[in-house]
Amino acid sequence: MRYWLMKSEPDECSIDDVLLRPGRVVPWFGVRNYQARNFMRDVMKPGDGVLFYHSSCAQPGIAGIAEVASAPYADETQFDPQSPYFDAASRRESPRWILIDVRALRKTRLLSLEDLRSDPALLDMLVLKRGNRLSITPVDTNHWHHILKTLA
DNA sequence: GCCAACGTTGGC
DNA sequence: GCCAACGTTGGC
Repeated sequence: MRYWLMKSEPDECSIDDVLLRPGRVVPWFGVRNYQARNFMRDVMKPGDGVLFYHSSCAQPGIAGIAEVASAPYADETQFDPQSPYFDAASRRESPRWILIDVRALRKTRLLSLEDLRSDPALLDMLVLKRGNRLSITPVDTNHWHHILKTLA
């Protein structure tokens, strides 16, 4: 079992949005970065823990707890010419973009980016590293437990 | 809106 | 394979 942090723009899909969906599940569509894709395709497994992070917003930070909820499968938006995530070079028989489903477990109080940065125990969290832009990052087990304890 | 940092693209 | 130009991310 592994742990992850997944960024979502709350204007697009907030933790509240996911909690309102059938089964509280959302396909994590739109990722167009190979490293993040490879995590979903090759490493993430159903049941893995997810820190649901709100990014590109007024109050960036961890907003909820979720879990990986499916095996990897093709991101449909890559085949949709109307979608901003359309990829004309991707073939149905060998899809380039792969996703997993994410199930929201609960909303938490906002653990802000400022909170995260000011906690010495989280100093080497990947998401806090300078210049980090990756939308899916692995989270160390000790960081995961520390954050859940902080939120409790 | 700014801009630092990083990923991708494409000419060579 | 190099690397400059360009596009994107995401905090501020």
